[in-house]
Amino acid sequence: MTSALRRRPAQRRSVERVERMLDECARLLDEIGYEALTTKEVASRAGVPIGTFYQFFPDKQGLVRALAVRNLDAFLSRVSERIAGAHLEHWTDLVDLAIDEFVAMKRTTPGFAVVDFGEVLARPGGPPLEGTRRMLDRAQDNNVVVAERLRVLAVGLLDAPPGDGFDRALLVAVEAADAVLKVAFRTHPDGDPLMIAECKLLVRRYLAEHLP
Amino acid sequence: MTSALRRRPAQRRSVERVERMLDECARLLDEIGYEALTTKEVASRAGVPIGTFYQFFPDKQGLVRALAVRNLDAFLSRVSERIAGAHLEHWTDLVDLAIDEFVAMKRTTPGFAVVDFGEVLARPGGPPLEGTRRMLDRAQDNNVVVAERLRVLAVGLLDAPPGDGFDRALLVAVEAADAVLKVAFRTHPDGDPLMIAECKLLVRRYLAEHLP
DNA sequence: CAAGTTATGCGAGTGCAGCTCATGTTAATC
DNA sequence: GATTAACATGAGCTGCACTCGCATAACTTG
Repeated sequence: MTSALRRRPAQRRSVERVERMLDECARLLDEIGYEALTTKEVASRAGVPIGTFYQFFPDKQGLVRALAVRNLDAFLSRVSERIAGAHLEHWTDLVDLAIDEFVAMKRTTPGFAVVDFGEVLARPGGPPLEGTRRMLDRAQDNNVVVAERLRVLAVGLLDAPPGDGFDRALLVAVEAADAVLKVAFRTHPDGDPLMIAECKLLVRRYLAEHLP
Repeated sequence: MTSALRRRPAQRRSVERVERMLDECARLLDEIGYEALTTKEVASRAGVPIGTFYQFFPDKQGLVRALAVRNLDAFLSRVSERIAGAHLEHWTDLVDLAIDEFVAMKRTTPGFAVVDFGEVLARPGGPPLEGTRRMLDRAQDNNVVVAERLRVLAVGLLDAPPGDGFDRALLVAVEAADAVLKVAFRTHPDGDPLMIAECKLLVRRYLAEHLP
């Protein structure tokens, strides 16, 4: 995975600065959205001069991409924790678990509602966005990466038939779930419960074709 | 529906100009994508001064929104024609028909691969886009409008139980299908046939819960 | 048809955001 | 302490979306 950073922060202060910039980026995304977010504002809020901003981030996208990477790592480690904690009766429990964690982060993690894993969410009525499909990995679409890492996570737990068919099915499920959850959160700030339920139903019904 | 146009072209020349601008917009979208598209370039290619461009379109978004509206109208009238021509045995035939027409337009209609009904497609590796969720109707998400108009089209043909439940199901189906088809066309220029097949399966499996 | 009135056409210019780069400053090495 | 390398900085450059005041054309009226 190509790093989203131009230069890796070596000293303590630099590491803190990069973290602060990501935090401020997340807050600003919640406040004003991606389009209105300016690199100058992120830098100034983090107490970092604009020139230094560009020492670490190649451009505005790189900033958001770095945030997306942080979000995906946080999501996967939270899902892992949940899996360790709960005991899964059926593969459908895993689907519910992942969707529930995603919903939880949408509600609580700053900036997650806007960027999650890189698909920058458009502001209703706002101007258009581009190039957010390959935030996590410049060589592959976001959800391909997400699906792959979920597959690795799940492969030991459920006796899925390995192969292209299942990989494709997982990708389809991730894409579809992502789309429906976006609607759920556009309609309702905490995510329309009916839509979240439909999302789970959609994924279960579909994956039932590929899993026992 | 709020018009995407600032001023409705009255005279013949103006109508032609607006059409030309939309055509050039579509071509440029295919060539360089939304982000790189400049209003100056659209205007100059259409042989229209930039000031006149802004007489008709409120902004860059308005231009693309107008194209999205044109696309949706074209899509729906083509679907209507197909329905009139074919005879539908089962509601699943209607699903296939709509998806097939969508795929056909993705392949042939200029600009459709990028904007379809307003969800501007990101260029892989390109910069982000925002605010394309409400292109068709400023008050509602694109796919709500698409779902609604598809519902009107379908309601006479299949004995669907009218009500919020079915409306929501249709919206979920449209969102999910849209997302999966986007993947299909990102992977493969003409749309990965396996993905298109999976899309049909996804929608059928899900809607089977709500239809006989 | 001429004068007046409204609508439309026009492009140089403005503001602003992303991003750069020459110069100043600190740390590392000898 | 001197030399060199790495890092920090913000004024300024570039390029795009969009405006605004004047020019031109099209209607209306006496």
